Amino acid sequence: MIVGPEAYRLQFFIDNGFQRKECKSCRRHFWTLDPDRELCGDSPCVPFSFLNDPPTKRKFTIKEMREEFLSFFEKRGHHRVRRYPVVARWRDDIFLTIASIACFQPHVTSGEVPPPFNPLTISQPCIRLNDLDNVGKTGGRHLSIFEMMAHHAFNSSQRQIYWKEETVKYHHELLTKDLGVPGKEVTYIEHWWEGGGDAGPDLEGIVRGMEVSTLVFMQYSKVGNDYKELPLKIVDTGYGLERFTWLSQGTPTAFQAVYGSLFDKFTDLAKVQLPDPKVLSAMTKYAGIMNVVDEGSLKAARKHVADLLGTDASTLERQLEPIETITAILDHTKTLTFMLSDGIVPSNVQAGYLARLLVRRLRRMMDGIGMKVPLSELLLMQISYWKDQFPELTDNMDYVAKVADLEVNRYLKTLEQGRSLVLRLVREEGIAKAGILPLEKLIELYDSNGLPPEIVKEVSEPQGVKVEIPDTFDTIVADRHSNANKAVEAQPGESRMFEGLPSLPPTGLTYYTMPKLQKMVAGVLYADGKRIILDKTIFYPEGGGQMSDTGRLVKEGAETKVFQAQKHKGMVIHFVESGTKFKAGDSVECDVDWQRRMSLARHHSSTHILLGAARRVLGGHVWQMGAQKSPDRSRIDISHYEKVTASQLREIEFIANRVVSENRPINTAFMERNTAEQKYGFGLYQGGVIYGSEIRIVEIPGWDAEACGGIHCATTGEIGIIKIIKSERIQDGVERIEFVSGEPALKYIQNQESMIQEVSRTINTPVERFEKAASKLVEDLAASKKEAERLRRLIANEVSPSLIASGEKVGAIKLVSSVLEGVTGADLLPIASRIVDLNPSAVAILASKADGSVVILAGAEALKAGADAGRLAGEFTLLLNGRGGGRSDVGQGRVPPAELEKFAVALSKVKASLHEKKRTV
RNA sequence: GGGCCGGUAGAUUAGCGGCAGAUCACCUGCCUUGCACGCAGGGAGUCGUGGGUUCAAAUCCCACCCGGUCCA
Repeated sequence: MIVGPEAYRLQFFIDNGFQRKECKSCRRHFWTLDPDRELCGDSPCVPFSFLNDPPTKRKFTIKEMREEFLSFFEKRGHHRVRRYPVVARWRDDIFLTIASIACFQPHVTSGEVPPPFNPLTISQPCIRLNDLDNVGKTGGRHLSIFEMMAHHAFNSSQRQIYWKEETVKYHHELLTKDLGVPGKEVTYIEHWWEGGGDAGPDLEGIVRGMEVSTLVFMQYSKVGNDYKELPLKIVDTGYGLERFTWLSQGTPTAFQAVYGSLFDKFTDLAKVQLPDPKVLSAMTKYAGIMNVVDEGSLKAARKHVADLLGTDASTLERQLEPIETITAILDHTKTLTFMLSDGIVPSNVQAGYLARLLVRRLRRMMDGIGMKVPLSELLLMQISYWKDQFPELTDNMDYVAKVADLEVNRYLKTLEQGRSLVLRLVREEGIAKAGILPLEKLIELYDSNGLPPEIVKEVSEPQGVKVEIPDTFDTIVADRHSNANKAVEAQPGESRMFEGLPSLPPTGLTYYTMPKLQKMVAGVLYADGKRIILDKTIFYPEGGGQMSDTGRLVKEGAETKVFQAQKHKGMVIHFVESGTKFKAGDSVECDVDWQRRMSLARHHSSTHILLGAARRVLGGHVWQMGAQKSPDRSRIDISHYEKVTASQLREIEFIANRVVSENRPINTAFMERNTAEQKYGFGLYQGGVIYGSEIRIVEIPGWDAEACGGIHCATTGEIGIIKIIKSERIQDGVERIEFVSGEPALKYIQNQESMIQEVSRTINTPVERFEKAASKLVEDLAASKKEAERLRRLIANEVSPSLIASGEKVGAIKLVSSVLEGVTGADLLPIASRIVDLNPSAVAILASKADGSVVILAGAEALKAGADAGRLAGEFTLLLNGRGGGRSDVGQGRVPPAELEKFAVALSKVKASLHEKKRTV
């Protein structure tokens, strides 16, 4: 903290008779109208005291409360802004919108972009998933989704809106005049706020034990331990809609107030017995006192309440658990509904992973209280409950329901597989004998198979294998990963490319103003032999997934190749062949490789068209997750919950090409950011985060509009053709579509055609009969294999008896040997096998004259007599300049076929060693 | 973005350098006459794909494809 008490000494407090006091319990300073007040009024210093006794003039529903708030500030000069998505796609540092101010970070709060309205008021749904365990256990103090009502004012040196005085005045007026809370009941605690790199003093508004609002005065940015003044001083307020509503209703938990009729529907559906409201209120009240919410303090609170009610802790717990679970389900399903509606696709990465965790958590809780309905049903109930306040929820209703059940099924499948894995594991000899599952396995099951240790325990203990779950399990898993991460080294930055460049005025971007200009004369501002900066350029620098232009710079006969252009601090840097003699002041002609440029433009425009097509075919949850455009092939990554089928792909390709043939215009224009957002919505930000107050909009009317800095065709017809060549799932929930446009597309099709013709020639079949011919080929091959196998057995049966007859006795062993003609290695094994089957005391040594392969088998009796086929194979093949080996019953090897002349010689030597062995064994 | 695990008969899977096996399901027969019955026999396989190492690869190495999972 870098401010003193004066930061909070507002004229408003002094004029209205507030006193500054220090809380007897927590030592924090606060302002109050009540001269007798000794405590700050916040929990845990005082318990909730609004339950069954709301301090407001009347009860408000959540809808009424929101409207009350927004219109209050509207009447006081604030512009009402519609809510932002809960998925923070405009930011690269967080996945979810966690506060109303997050909507305006970083571009507005940094001063780069003016706010859409100033001042403004908003009620922003926010999602925070870091305290999931506490939801339901604290009566509603913790919610994973809540609405942050706010009024924001952005003060700059040019424009002062309002600051601390007005903020607190509004707050107090809202609470006392509008909602009717007695002034003495409201306290303001002095506090210091830091978050997201920003900081400032704040006042916390407290009523009857509950913090209902936080009034932050953002004015510093924190770099390390230093605070710097921000260019903007921002009023960042947060009023908890749910808490205000709860306060006005005084229900035993916040959930009755927030969910109204839905609360009853859920409890009915789960057949949850509601505890006595008095018990519930008592528990909520003391849950409010808990300073830190963890298992220990929860237990203590339960004990305390149990004593108060004259019962014991475990009875109380049994009473409370169902309601705690069902309220958590109520909360989580709303969160999931909003996340999915805003287009999150469950996945193993990023925001999608958060959705997946929620689904699994929900499923576990539903199992816990025996709720048998599909998850989708609960989500649809949420949608119908909220749709009059958030009509947009119905837009993606089908997607929400479908993907929720799909995700549940995936989870069940994972669990099922995990169960059988554990069962197999506990039957393993070592583990079964030890009677305990090694920690290593437990970690592996979780890390690789997603099996929570509790489930492993549940499955394996009935099998007589104990499982000990260390308290530090999570830490152990985390440590494993942190070790693995250390190996990754930071890549050296590419800033060397721009080393030593002067600071020059921004380059004129003629490629935007005159996109069809192929040649142009420009002035050299800087040149150093490998880099050239011009006053204006038609070379498009790499950006937005589009590769840079290439071409030439020409001066009076001298010329140099431009192999890359990059944008850096507003300047376009042309990277040229080294050793060029261009110098500042020169006039040069830019000559862009036009074929390449057009191909890039075609591919880029195709990307937009394909995205529009994918959204139409697959649904509104489809977002661009990445893209790359090169002159001869491009790709776009889109979010989708399952593998895109071949027929969907064809459909996408088909309607994309219809847009091409309709020859629609492709309009590009710079627009003021807020105007663009209002007109097109957040679908603009397909390509990711874009900075600046002015953004360039590329619009294909009636089809697609995106914020995009790339070079495009003038009309869709210029693309010619779009051909999808491949799709692959690069991650769970992300599908990559590769495609080609224009000339490369034609080349691709021609290539495919010639391949087909080639195959047609090879298998001597016209293309129309490919399908049948191919399956017949495969079938025939299988049949031939079987036939060969059958014949081998037949031959083996035929030749074995005579081979055995020709064998000679060596001690207890019958040595059967032969060099066979007209058979290969694969044929030898069945013959040898047959021999030892017929005569268990036989050792068969067979060789093929055709390929020099040698097979040696020892029968069961021969083995007992000490024969070792593998060793024999080694010795025997070595004698014939080959190699081989094997186990005692089977030996194989290969020798040069010519060496088989000496088969008999080698055999006699081996025979000797058979004798020796027999003696030594 | 980083890590880990897996892909073998229709299903579940064993084997982890040396003759591809088991269980369920399937087919045939017998026994029983029917509700996960018993017995005998049988069909079933591109060991994910492509390279490499090796006398020899389902098995080892490399690349790719497909699926699962954990972390940020």
